[in-house]
Order: sequence, then structure tokens, then C-alpha cells
Amino acid sequence: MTITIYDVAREANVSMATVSRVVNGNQNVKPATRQKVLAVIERLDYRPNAVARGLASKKTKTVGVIIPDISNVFYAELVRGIEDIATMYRYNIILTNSDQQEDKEVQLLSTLFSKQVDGVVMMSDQVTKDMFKEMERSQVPIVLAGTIEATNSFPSVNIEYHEAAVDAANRLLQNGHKRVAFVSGSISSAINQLFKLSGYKEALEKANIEIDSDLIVGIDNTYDDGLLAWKKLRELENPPTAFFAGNDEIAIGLIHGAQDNGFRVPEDIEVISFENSKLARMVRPQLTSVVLPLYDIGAVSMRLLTKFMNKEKIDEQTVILPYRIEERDSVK
Amino acid sequence: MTITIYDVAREANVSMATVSRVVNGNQNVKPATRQKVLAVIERLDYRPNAVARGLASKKTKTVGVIIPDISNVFYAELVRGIEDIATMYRYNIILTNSDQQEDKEVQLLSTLFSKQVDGVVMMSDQVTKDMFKEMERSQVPIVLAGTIEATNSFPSVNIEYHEAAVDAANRLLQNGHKRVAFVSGSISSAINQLFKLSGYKEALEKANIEIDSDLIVGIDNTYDDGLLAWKKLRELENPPTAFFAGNDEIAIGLIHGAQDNGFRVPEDIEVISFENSKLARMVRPQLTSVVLPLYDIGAVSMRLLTKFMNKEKIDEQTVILPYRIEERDSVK
DNA sequence: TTGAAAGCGCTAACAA
DNA sequence: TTGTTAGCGCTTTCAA
Repeated sequence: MTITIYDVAREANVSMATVSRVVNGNQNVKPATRQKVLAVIERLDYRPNAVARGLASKKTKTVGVIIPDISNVFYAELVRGIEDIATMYRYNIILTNSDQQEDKEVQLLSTLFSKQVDGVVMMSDQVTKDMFKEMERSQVPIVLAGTIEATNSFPSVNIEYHEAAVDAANRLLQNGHKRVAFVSGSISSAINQLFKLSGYKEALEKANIEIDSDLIVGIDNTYDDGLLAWKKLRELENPPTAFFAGNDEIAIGLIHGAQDNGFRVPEDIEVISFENSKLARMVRPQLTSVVLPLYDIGAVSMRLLTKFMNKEKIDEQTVILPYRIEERDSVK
Repeated sequence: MTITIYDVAREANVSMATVSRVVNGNQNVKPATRQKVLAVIERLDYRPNAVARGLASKKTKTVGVIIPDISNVFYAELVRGIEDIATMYRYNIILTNSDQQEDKEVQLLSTLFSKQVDGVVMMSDQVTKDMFKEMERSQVPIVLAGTIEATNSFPSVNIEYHEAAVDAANRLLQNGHKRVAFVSGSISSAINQLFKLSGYKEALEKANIEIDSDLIVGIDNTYDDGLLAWKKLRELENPPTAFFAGNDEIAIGLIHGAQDNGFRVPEDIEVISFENSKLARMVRPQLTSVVLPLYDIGAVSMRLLTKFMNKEKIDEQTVILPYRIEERDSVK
């Protein structure tokens, strides 16, 4: 039925150990023997069983990936970065969606461990206590991608969210705005709370502008919620004239809300986003946005993971990638 | 170090077979014994090794997924559908990107087989001969999602592309257009060629409109190419007044191209799309589009695959999902 | 340079 | 209801 290393060994008149050696590229095989074995492998169309190999070697050449939701472009980009580097190092990835549910994240980790993955790349809004506990007892390395964990106990790849947020807010402030709204997804998440919002606040404070909590709104990371946020903010006695949007969908919602009400962007209203997905160029006006290099974060995370898996020397387990602001047309 | 079924057996004073039984929910265990074993499992925090299990049982509870590119929303939606149903049936997925490269697709299949996946869901523009050969000798079921294979040798899930295309073209023709362009990605792909384009042609012929090959343009499925296609088509002596776009990005490129040239959509130019991703609602005017239910195609494909994997009775291995046209504002 | 043999951690007859 | 045992297909000593 399925042909095994034994069949090859028998046909080639060698021991299975020898077959194993040629399959694994071990140099201790006489060229002639190697040829002979290779020929039989070819003839029988032998294909090593990776599961058996995994059991014997305790290496599965597969890594687990936990993200909130693959149907979100944001995470999809990240995963592409991870997968490309994984492929490069001959790993496959098991992809899982957590929907940001803590219990699911914990359970997913557990499933991945039971499947004996060689490592895990994970992205989460917030590393809770339970997750931390599960992560701690992992036998394999875990890299956090675009995820903040307070104690910095795990390797991670991020950008300077705080500085980026300060920059973005300043970009608006320097155009003279006094009423700048902060509209972002899950304000409670570590990154939004600790970095983006704090950057926004710092910029305002430095500009001597009082922080108005009415101008800080936490919504879902969606277009519709962006639209809604516009409506709500518009009804304020003293509505904002500029918006710091947590991501592209929100930014577009805000812009369309403004346009539908007869405002022009950027003439009347300015909007800066924080993501720079493909979407950023697919609206009019095109979005000025902090670029979050998701693909790179994924790629670098995976590369870092390979280093841990191969027990290579690690220079720095906390890597910070550069960011920049892509100037387009939603800000003057 | 790692604790195994043996450790549990020893601590619980039972045989490993009994432990195996309780772990697998086998009913042939005395409740008292079950309790005892469960307690030890809990105490030692024993976790079954899925790789060993896979080797012994020849079932890995993981399925392979091959798609062109996860960073494309289109495929990401599909994968989410697959993953959700997979999770429901306790399968994990190994995700791979083929970038539509035939050799990569063949090689990916081979890798997945070597990892002993229990089945494969795959999406491809075109099932080539080499792929077909590799698929044919698969020991496990393969379901094609949103993919046409001429001989219908494999189970598949699709929509009525041809009818949908006829409908879409008619939607434009009924508004009196005589010059309707067909702008789509990889005209050579099976679906585009055999179904979308043929539907477009059929509709035109029925309306007694001569087919003008200048009006049929094959590009990449991108926003930028949509923009370019607009420019090119605009320079025609007798330019089109309506567009059948192969997907949302192309539709948006076309619309922006038109708007940038001072045309109004849908007043001057009408555009119908073929996808209905999230994007469709995120532009002005919002896109009228054939809805391609990607999530559903993924979900149904995975469900179908579980039936094959469990050797359930299959009513129909070729499933066709309904489509509809979402009327919005890019068509009058 | 090669082979023998002992696992890897589990499932699944089969016997008791 | 439980235990014994023979694999599953491979890697990896160790010895030759």
C-alpha cells in the first residue's frame, strides 16, 4: 500500500538506516550507495512520512500561528509575511483564528502544543494572565508579533507605536487644529491604550491643548463604526476638525461620513490613519497614514522564531521596526 | 520530562490501554476507573501527543489548504470559512500560498501529503495536468473550492459563474448601453474564460450587440490595473460607457479612473463588479456587484471534505451555491 | 561506510 | 471491563 523506508531498503539491498541517511542528506554514505538508493526511491516513488519522522526526531517542521481573524486584511498581511519566511526555512504553518477570545487563545495554544509544533507566532490584543501561564510552560519558543506583553518575557516584534502616534497627532496639530478626535478600535487593548492613545495625549499636551474625553472614542475596527463615530462626534457642541483614526477602515468611515455631510477632506476636515493597508490608496482622498509594516512584522517574527528553534544566538529578543508616515491627501 | 501515557498508567495503576480509552472517550471503562485516571491526568497535566496518535491511528486531524495568496481579501474570506468549519469538526488547517504557480502547487500538495493531512481543500485558477496527476494519486480526499476542473473528477464547490455573468452583463445592457467593456483578471483562467467571459458574450449576442475584442481586456486583479484599464479603454475611438469588472479592486480602479476624468458614476459611466467584498461598500458610489459568497464556498467545501474523510454518504460531489446581485449605486 | 536495534508515544486488535 | 502486545514509519545511537 503505502511504501515505507523498509521497502526502499529491501529493494536497494541496504539497511533502512542507510536509506534514512540518504533521505536526510547525511554525508556518510558512499556515492555509489547513494545513487542506488536514490534510484529505488525514484522508482518506487517513496515519500517520507513526516509524522513518523516527527515522532522519532521530535521536530515536526511546523509552527503554529494564532491571530485574531484571517479575514481581516490587517492580519492576513501579517500571516503572509510569516508564511513566506516559514516556507523559506521549510516550515509549514498551522493557522488558527482566536477572534480575540481569551479562552480560545489559551485552548489554541494547547492544541498547537499537542500537535507538537516547533514554535508559535502569535498576535493578540492583550496577553492575559491565563494566556501567560499557558505560554510560560511551553516547551517551544513563542514569538509575539505586533503584540505587547507588559513584562517583556517573550520575544516580540513591534514598531514604536508611541512615537508613531505622537508623530501622527502632531501632523494634525501643525495644521492648526485645536479639536482633534481620537477614534480607535478596542481602546482597552494594550497597544491602543499604552501607545497610540498615550502618544495622542502627549502630543496634545505638548501643544497645550486640553484633552477632551468626548473626543476620545473607542469603537470596533470597522468602516461602519467609523461612519457612526463621525455622526456621534459631529453632534458635539464643539465638534472636531481633525481625526486620528486607529486604522484604515475607521479612517474611511470617518471620511465618508464627512463627505456625505458635505464637508471636504482635507479642506474642511483632516484625517490621519494608522495602518496603511491596500485600502489607503483606494479611496478619494487617498489616506495619509502611519505605515504599519504588517508583512514585515510577520516576516521578522518568523525569522526570529527560526533562530530560537535552531538555538542560534539571539542579539535582541525585542525587536522594534521603523515606521514612517505616508503622506497622501487626507491631510493638508 | 514530557509525560506520557505510560506515566499516567503507572500513577493510576492501570494499563496504558485504559488510559488511552478514557482519553478517547471509549465507553468501555468503569466509571470509577475513569475518575481515577482523569484525576491523574489532571494532576500530572498530561497532554496527548497528537503526532504519536497520528502515527498510530493514521489520522492527523489536520487538513491542508492551498490558495493563491492569503493577503488577498478574496482568499482570506474563503480561508475563514474553511477554518471555522474545520474547527467545528476538530480539525486544524495547514495554510499554504501557491501564488498561482503550478510547480508550487504540485510541490505543496506533495508536502501536505507527506505531512499526512486527512484531506485537502484547494483553490486554483487552473488545474493543470501535473497538478491533476498529483491530485489523482492522493490517498486522501481533495475538494476544489471555487475552482473548475474540466473533467469534474474531484468534488467541488462553486457558484453558477456563467449565469451570474449573463445576469451582470444584462444588468448593464438593460440600461441601454451598447459599448460594454469586460475587464477582468487573468482572462486565461478557467473560470474567467469559460464562465464569466462566456456569460458576457452570451448576453451581448442575445442583445444583438457585436462583440468588440477591443472591449475585452485581461489584466491583473488589482486596483492599479483597473485604473490603467480605464485609461486604455478611454482612448478608444468609441469608448465604452459601461464596465463589467472582474472583481472589486478592478471596479474601484475603473470608477476612480472615470471620476478623475470628470465623469460621474453611475450617471455617465456604469460599473458592475463581480465579488462583493467588504470593499464594495467602502467606496463612493458603492458597488453594485454579483456576490461571490467566498466564506460560504470555503465553509461548504470544508464540510464536504469532512463527509469524505468520515466516509459519509455524499449526495452530490459537485455543489453549486446560489448567487445574487447586490444592487448599490454604481449601476443605475 | 554500513547495519542492528532501541525507541518516539500512541492506537487497536486480541485475549483474558 | 481491563491488560498485553504488536505495530505505525521513522531517527539515532552504538557497534562493526
